[in-house]
Amino acid sequence: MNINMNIKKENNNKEIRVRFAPSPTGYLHIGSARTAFFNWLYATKTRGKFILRIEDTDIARHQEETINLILKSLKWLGLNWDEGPEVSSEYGPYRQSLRTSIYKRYSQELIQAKKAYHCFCSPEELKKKRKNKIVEGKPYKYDRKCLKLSSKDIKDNIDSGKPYAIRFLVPENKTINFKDTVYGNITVNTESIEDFIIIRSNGLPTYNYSVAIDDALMKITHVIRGEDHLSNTPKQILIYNAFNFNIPNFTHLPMILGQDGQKLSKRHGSISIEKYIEEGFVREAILNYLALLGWSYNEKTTIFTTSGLIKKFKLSSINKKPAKFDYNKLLWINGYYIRNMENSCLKQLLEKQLRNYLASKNIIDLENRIEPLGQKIEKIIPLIKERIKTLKEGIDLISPFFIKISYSDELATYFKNKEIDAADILNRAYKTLSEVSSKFHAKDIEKNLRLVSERLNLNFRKIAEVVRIAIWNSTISPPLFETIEILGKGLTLKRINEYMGIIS
RNA sequence: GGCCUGUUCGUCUAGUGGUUAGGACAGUAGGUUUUCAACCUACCAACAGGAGUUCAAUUCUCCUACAGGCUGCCA
Repeated sequence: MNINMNIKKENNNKEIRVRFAPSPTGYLHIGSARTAFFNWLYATKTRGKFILRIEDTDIARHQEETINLILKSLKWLGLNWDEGPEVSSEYGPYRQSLRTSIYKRYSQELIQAKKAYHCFCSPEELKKKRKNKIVEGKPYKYDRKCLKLSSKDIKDNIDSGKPYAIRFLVPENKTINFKDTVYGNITVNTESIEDFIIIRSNGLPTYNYSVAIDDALMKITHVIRGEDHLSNTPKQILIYNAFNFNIPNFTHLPMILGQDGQKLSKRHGSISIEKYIEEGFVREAILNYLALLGWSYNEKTTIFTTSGLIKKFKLSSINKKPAKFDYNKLLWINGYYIRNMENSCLKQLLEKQLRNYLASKNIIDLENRIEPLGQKIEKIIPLIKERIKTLKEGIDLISPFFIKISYSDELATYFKNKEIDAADILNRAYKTLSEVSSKFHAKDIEKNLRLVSERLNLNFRKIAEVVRIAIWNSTISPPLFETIEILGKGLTLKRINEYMGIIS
């Protein structure tokens, strides 16, 4: 016999309400960000409501500070919520720790209806029983010891102050059916579900219970969450049914795994959104990449603006296979966005990144004292826009414009065993560059430097190499002539002079 | 152990009962080039295995293998 399997059809007249429900045990990571994003996309697309709920019922693992971290990351991603912390509404509060009386009230109702019961078994006792079964190779299920207690026993126990949890009484041998948007029809027999605890002995609810109560009370119409919750769904449906709540639509998203196919964790490198912000990834690139993990539009398109995603996104085109996180592809997408970004926009981002960088390194004494940072960055952008994949890479590439250089040992001796007379080249470069008019245009700089190459009958490559190291303290730089122009005559000559001093 | 789920190039994916199985990232080679990129061209590379249904299966069914999830007074 089927338990009341009223899977709701999408109802067009009814407002769609989705939620993202993180537990504050850490920063917002890639996987949760994708879940949040898909919820947000669906809500935005359907002009529904995106609700944020904090599931902080585990006092042991809960970390208050991480709530703010999560909110901050969500805001940075632009995933603003219609209801939740900081945005109150009739369905609040949106922190489960503030809803304990609600959970308690509903659990009392269940007890009264004999759909739940007190359990006085101690965690230690249960642990022992479980262990024994596993050793025997048998499946473990709570033996319903406390279900057999008489009402007098229960009363006595409670009166004597014995701690108790509340267990849900799982109906016997019933089939639970539900349709998941991604995984299709799922059928589970209640025999494989034990009488799970809904209220802990500390009075706080457990996940499978509170999530069902809240989703129902908050009138959530579509539950979109990670695949790790697929096997929890039957338990939640049991709760819905016990109260005759409407069952929402379920969409489980395939997991995001690390490159080694294991669950994403710290050992896979940066997994928090915050880390990616630090590394200079841009909002739209991250969202674009996240969208591609478990979802696709067609065989050709990989680049989507956020507004394009809102138009094209469909729950039904989400696929089942867990996806491995590919840092390289994210990097490529980020580079793509940087290359195609408005210069003014890139300027703002780079300036912010640069200021953070300078502050973090405690650098006050800049090479560039006259020109405002922003103005200089504006000039630099065309030189680097096509050669960086992250903002951080950008800063690395252009820092010698701002920061005094001190030649590394490696570069100080770079030409020692090479057949080039670096000193001679620099001498000539110095001379010819000092002759360039005070306007110091890249074109003139190029002309004069090429002249050196001709005079010495040397490949221009060599000339460029020597000059580059002298002015940039690196074998890599933005295009040389323009770089020299922006650096300015004074600094260029000063650095060439300095480097000559070092190698001679 | 029990229950649930998944498996197309290295990675993300498209796709169909009959296709040279498509694209993107990465990789390789070449072009361009003052470095690094970007850009252009080409190349490499996949239907987990076995049975069944069928004229025909990567596509449908079953089994196996492998992987993941749940089985907590975690979420």
